[in-house]
Amino acid sequence: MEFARINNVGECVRAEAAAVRKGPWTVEEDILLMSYIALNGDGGWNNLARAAGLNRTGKSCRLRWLNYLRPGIRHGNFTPEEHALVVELQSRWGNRWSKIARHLPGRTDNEVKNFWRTKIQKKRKPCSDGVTDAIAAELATTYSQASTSMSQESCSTLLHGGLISSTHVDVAVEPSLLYWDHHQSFSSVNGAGAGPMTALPELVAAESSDNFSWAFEDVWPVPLQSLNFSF
DNA sequence: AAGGAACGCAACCGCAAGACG
DNA sequence: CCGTCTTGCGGTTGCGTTCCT
Repeated sequence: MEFARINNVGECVRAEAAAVRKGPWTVEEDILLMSYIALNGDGGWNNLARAAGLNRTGKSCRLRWLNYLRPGIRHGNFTPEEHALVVELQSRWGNRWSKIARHLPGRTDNEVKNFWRTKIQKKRKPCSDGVTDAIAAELATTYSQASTSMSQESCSTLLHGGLISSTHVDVAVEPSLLYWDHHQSFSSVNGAGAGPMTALPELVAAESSDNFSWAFEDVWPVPLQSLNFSF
């Protein structure tokens, strides 16, 4: 992709309409946004939208970048480990999606939120004492099929601690939580496959610093120079 | 095969908090 | 302080796809 062509696309987009575009992003818009950010970095989204030649709001550009185009974003099915972690952290923190997403490298708050609503929430229903709800059963099945470093017994403990209660929501959770090892997860982002889960004392430390984050280099899967772009 | 229902997900909206002049 | 702008978050919507009858 020649940068000159990108500029032409930008001109086309600019000329297209005075009104700010809404709705699904086109490939050309994605390329414009990615190219601009690769050269200039992100932030200052309103200016960025104008400077990149995108007829979009800064807000829209930010969302598109963070939820879809950003390097290291993982799409596709959630692993059993991620499934368990979402269930666990949601039961602990409630709908703090961005906070939960920070503990699932490569996943966005939007994706976690959608996953919860479509795969988990709708399957949960108020249950009487001692009755396993549908999601607990499903998760147990999922774990029985997965090769993880955790035991089935641990999984069962997690399920019962996090999902089964007389009130069905906001229950106390099993203290020996499962948690991603940050560094192993990062390596999986870079192509080494899903990292194992670990039973963590470290969760306490991780939880106490919600703002743990990773460097750009950690999640950018390929060096920029190796991309088939010529700027 | 057709069409209605259910599902999944990208994107939008509104609000709150923080930054800045 | 106060007003404005930007950013980030959670809730919601719209629409394409898949499933079911």
